[in-house]
Amino acid sequence: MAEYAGVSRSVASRALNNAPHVSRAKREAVERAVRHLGYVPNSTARALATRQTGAAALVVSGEDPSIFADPFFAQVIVGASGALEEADLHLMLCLAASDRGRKRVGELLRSKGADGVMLMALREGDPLIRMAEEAEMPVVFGGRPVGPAPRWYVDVDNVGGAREATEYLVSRGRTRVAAICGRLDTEAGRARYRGYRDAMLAAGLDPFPPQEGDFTESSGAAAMAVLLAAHPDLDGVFAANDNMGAGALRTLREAGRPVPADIAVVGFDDLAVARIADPPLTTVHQPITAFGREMARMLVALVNGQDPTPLILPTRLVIRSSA
Amino acid sequence: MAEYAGVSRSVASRALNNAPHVSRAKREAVERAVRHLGYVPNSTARALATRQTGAAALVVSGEDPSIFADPFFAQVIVGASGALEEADLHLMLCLAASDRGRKRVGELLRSKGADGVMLMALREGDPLIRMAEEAEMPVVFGGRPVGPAPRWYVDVDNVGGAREATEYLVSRGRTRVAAICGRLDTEAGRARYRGYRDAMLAAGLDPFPPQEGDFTESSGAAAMAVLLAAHPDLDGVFAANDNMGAGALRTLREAGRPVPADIAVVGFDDLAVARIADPPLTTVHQPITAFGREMARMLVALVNGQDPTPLILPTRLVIRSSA
DNA sequence: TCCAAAACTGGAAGCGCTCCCAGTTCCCGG
DNA sequence: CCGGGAACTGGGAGCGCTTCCAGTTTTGGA
Repeated sequence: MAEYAGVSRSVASRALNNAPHVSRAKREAVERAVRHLGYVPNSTARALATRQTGAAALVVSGEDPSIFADPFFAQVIVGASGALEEADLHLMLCLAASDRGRKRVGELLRSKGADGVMLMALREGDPLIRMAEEAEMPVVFGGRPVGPAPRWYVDVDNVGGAREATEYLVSRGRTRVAAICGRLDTEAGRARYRGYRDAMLAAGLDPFPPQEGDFTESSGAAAMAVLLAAHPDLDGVFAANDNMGAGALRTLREAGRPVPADIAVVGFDDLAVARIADPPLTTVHQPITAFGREMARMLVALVNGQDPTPLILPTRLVIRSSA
Repeated sequence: MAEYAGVSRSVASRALNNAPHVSRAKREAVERAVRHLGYVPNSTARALATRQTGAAALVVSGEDPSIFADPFFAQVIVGASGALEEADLHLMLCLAASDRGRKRVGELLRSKGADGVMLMALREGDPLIRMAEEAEMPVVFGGRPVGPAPRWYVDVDNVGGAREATEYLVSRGRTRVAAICGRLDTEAGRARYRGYRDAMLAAGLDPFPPQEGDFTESSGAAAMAVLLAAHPDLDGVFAANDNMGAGALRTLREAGRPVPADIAVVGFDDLAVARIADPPLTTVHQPITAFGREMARMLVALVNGQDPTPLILPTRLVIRSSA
């Protein structure tokens, strides 16, 4: 390429990266050569020389890859992908479900296979947490893990959202409100239960003990069945996400308990399923795409040597007909 | 590292890649050094030397990134990710929505930024099709594009599935069956309409002209409204995917037309929405995770210098209560 | 016309790894 | 005890790009 343009490789390199110290003439010669030869610099070689891979990884943890089927992640990815595109970084996606998968993430971190990493869906004691700490690479957490908050993260106001949902239920006259909560080994699961609990206490009502699900529709249905059997006089349910809310709705329908007349239900997430559910689910909206976008932006800032501050995104109650 | 172990870099390299020509003693020395130093080879340097990046890209085309929010892709990714993990390849995800995005994919292809590429959701005349042809890199198509079939692809038996769905409707005594079809600038959209048409013709019934949607729930609802206005006597609808089927269901519910008593509906995909819909949607199941897996496996074969044959995955009718 | 400063140029040294190949060591049968 | 082949070893040349730096050319003011 350089020889075709009649310049040295140095000049060619500078011209390609439009760096200074290249005369207009040579710059054009290089440009012409590039066009003529269809030359595209080899990204690996460039990565080796610059010590930058030009890629950021998004890792989704979980003991089962199917966790990723939750449409939540798709939206996060849309946001993250957009922000990375702006910074001209590629997105590597790691579904760290198996031990093998986690090991590969560890190697990615240590072999400098990416310029930075976004970590999501960590459970308590997840080995990725330590790996992240040891990594010599920017790491931003999507959602705080259980335990001490990491240096950089983006999260959603889970406590506030859950509180608002519960307050709404209470404000509509519901007094026997149970909580179908998410996995309690995740911070989101715990925080949403806390929000529920706070609101109940503040209203002078007795919070129910956590009825744990795992964020899936079927677990929500099962949890609802348990609650119904134990407390036939329930008049409200706060589900820690929409999938479980939809499951609860299904159980209630099968049990012949009209919603919201008999029992009101509110979910969390505001995914498509909330709109499609029957009746449409009142739910706590969280800005999922923005979540992904901010996570990526924070990572980009870190990669560029800045020191961004953690971010907590607001939620907002969306009222439909289930409550 | 090599010097710590007291061997040459050649020997260290061979030991790390457990290649032959390394004595047991040195192999152990290297192993010890690795453990002691926590050494992990730099993946970029390795990539440069071996001319293999260790990554495969999955690109999802579309004019709008929100197409990716379709849970279909999440399942594809789960499958592909698993298969790539087996081959020890990383997954790069490219949402080629904007021109910028497409340009980046082009550069990825030409700069050897990946060992191979999987292409999905191509529309007629999509610039990525030509880019793929020109790429000096293995490319497998997920779903054939409109036009001549590419050399390597994985697809689903769209025609057969649509035919089966329509035949089922007909077999239940429905005679005025319309089709809400997907975008006709995609091969899946066309093929599913063809399958519907074939079945109608074979049954001696008049196929309806295509009522085009864009695979979204709202487009399905809109299409259903149009159909209902034009043909109040409809007694069956084949929707080219579940999202549109769910939309149709919504319109029918709002119009007070009982399903399936009055009008039967069948969808295509068998996503979660089909199960959650009210009534649950009879639909054509396609093995989406397998789709992703096979696509990735085909790519891996290609990367390894083999010459796999295109694959068409079977579909299967899942009968629920909407038809 | 002359000179210093500014602008440009290209040789060469990496980046961290793989792999060819010539040289060395080891092991055996003869 | 020797020769030959198998097994091992490490020097060195890349992989394709960036970047430092010493050297060369331009520029413009005196």
